[in-house]
Amino acid sequence: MNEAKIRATLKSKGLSYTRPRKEILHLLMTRHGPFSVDDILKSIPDGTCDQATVYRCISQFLEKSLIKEVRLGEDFSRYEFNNPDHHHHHVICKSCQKIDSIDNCFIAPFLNQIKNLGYTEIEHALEFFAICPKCQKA
Amino acid sequence: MNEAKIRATLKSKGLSYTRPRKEILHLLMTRHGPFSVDDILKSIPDGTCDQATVYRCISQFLEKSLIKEVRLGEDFSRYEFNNPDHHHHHVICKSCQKIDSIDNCFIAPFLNQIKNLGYTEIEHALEFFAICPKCQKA
DNA sequence: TTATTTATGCAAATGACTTGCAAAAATTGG
DNA sequence: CCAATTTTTGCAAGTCATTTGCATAAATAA
Ligand SMILES: [Mn+2]
Ligand SMILES: [Mn+2]
Ligand SMILES: [Zn+2]
Ligand SMILES: [Zn+2]
Repeated sequence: MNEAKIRATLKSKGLSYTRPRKEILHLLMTRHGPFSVDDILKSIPDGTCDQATVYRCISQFLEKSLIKEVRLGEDFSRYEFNNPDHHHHHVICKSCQKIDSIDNCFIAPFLNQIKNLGYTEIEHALEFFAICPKCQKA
Repeated sequence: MNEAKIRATLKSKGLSYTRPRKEILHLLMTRHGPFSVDDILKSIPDGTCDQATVYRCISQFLEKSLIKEVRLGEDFSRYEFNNPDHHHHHVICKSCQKIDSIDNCFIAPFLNQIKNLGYTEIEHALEFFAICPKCQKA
């Protein structure tokens, strides 16, 4: 992921190119999330970014739909890059907290039902909680 | 919902019958949720129950699986009575926050996929966010 | 470059939720 | 029922993720 790509992504959303935005978006565009604010802070060199700035960048990225919020039953939020071509869900291990992706979404039957109730602009949040193979042996 | 039923429910989980537990469980067993801690506090006469007590009762009810936690993208949790014969999900209106129930669950195809990955004890959280018919007109 | 707008860092505030502790209520064993 | 013991409650203070005010720094416009 080069600087030009990140710069272009920010520009396409009308956001100026600043060091914190570059660092945060770089993490989210190059590594597999979802990441907590703490993950993000620790990933930035020299700790040279304030947590207030991270929260403010996240809000802006969410408003612009650059990222999605993911809640996994923890007492904090996680965030991941929003790739419209890669709608997916997550399983988190109830024992070791390892997160896996579920790439197929079989939500259509629900959508039909909800559309029939007259709802529009339907979005969904779906997460799974289970015991992973490694934790079953231990 | 009579006192005897509530008393029996608490007893079946090894919980003693106290005024706060009675009041909170009564609300959860008789009215359609999910309820926030604030909803619960306001529903109790005379405001005669401390929020710390409500949180402690909720923790115990969750441990005993008497209730389920529901997260609807708000900055607080909601809770509803756990009726194993009535597994269901919710739609919350993104505009007026009205909550509707979705009584059919079509989650099986996901479960197959997750089982194939070696996971066991699989649980799921699924919520929908949409615009309700009333808000579409307004 | 200089002026103007926008973003950042720091510290303090917010708000949901938790915890310590003494008093009140519930349970236990006569 | 009572007196002793255990559990629960109310209140106040604490915790922790997230937000906000404000002065400075960085980015953009002229
Ligand atoms: Mn993901
Ligand atoms: Mn419900
Ligand atoms: Zn989906
Ligand atoms: Zn379901």
